Amino acid sequence: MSITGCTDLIEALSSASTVDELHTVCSRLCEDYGFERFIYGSRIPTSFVKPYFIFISGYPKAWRDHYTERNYMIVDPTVVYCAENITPMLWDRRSVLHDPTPEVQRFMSEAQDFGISSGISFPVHSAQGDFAMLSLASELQVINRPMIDQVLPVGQLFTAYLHEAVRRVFDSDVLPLTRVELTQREKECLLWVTEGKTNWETSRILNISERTVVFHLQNIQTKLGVSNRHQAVARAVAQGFIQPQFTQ
Amino acid sequence: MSITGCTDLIEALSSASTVDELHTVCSRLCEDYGFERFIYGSRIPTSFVKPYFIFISGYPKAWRDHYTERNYMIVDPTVVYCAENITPMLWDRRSVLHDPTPEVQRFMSEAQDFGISSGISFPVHSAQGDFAMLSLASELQVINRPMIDQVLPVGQLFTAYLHEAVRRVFDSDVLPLTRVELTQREKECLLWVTEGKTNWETSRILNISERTVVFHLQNIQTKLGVSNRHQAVARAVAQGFIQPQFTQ
DNA sequence: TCTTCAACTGTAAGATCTTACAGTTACGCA
DNA sequence: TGCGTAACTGTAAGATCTTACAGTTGAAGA
Repeated sequence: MSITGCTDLIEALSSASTVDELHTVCSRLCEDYGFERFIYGSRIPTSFVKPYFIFISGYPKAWRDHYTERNYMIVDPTVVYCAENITPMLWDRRSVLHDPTPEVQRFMSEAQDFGISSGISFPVHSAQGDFAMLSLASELQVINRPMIDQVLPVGQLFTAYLHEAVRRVFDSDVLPLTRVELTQREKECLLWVTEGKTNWETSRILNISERTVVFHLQNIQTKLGVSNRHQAVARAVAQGFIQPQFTQ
Repeated sequence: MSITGCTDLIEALSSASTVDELHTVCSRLCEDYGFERFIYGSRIPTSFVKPYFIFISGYPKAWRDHYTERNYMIVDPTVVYCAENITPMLWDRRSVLHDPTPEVQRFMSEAQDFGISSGISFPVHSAQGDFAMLSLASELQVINRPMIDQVLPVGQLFTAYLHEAVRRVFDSDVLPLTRVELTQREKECLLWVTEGKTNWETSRILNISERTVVFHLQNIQTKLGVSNRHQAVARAVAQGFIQPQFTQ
């Protein structure tokens, strides 16, 4: 597969409108670059305690069920790595086991029983707080280096487009929660809350009455459907409604 | 440049320990893929009102100075795009001008006067709230499609490694602010705050006294150096100290 | 054994937020 | 002219947070 071979894969992602189509494109990526299995997963910060998860699985169903049942997401070293990092992770039993927690050891061993022995995982983090990752897996005991060098750049790009496509496909269905419009003034008020200012301090900064600051923050709470200011701050920051400023 | 040609660039990033070395590697990327100029920029969420910026510029100094003086970051369409998106942006005067704000029009025109006419920009967002981007620019009026197809996958991967390297190089110097260790219990308390729970509610959930909840949240405020709970929530969420849970 | 540290607890005054009441003003658009 | 909407304002009771005081307990490591 040449470097330009990914262009049509990405176009296929952009034109996909169903999960099945996305699944097909991921399968094609696998074939093109010599992997047997893939799995895509993402976590949308609709809540901190119970976020929204999306999976597109090309893994054996039995393994997926086992994984879910045991809540392996908090053990899986690829998830742990990708949740914190921005560059791909190469993994096989040996390379992961330099940090051999018994649980991780067991996890890797069980995965291998399902034909998932080595592979590469690509993390993506979005400005809207989404965390997504794509893993490509192989039955080979040890990672095949030339294979990796081929897929490394393509996979990173592909995963970004894949997640973008997933958001597009799923947004209309299930995620109106993450599509809230805050007015300019509302964002300004919330911004100063994140800087630790009180209502009164914010009112002096924006040159409005303290009551008006409260008014805007009340509207934000209603829009976001949250019960107090702390939750509003957490949601707004996590979902990127307010971002650090660009004024130096 | 073949697809595997990026491996040594990435290795060079990983072993770099100074800004100059990083600058050199970026210049090599430019040469290898047929661009004349590059600029890397990142925004670290040390604060929402005054975040920390890092730049590695291969742009003409006169243009950089002009850009900074006019505070063009909030006008620059590549910055606006990359701050919100995860996939690369192709740009030239024509493609940007389908949305011709007078300010943007002026901006693009001025950039062209400095030999920056078209190019590609790669966004990166990290779990720690960093926003980074790398732009590769060309004097060509219109984007050269084959050139783009070559650099697209490599650029996305390169930018991730570049930002990782930048964090490594800069962390020891200037960013102890973003390296705070919260204990397990502290994170738990803060997690429930982000869910809108009061001290009393959190105390019932964690089965500890209300006073202890306050105690942990006080310690968090001290550690993060913030003045109240709202700011603590904003900082902790923005910098990824607390993340949405992985329990489904 | 001594030290350190995470985790834990109580009381109370004062600051701040939350929510309820009830409005006005300015602008764009049909 | 009427409608919708962003932005704005005042008062006040009660809930909640913040900060000050002053501690205990248990586990790990020097």
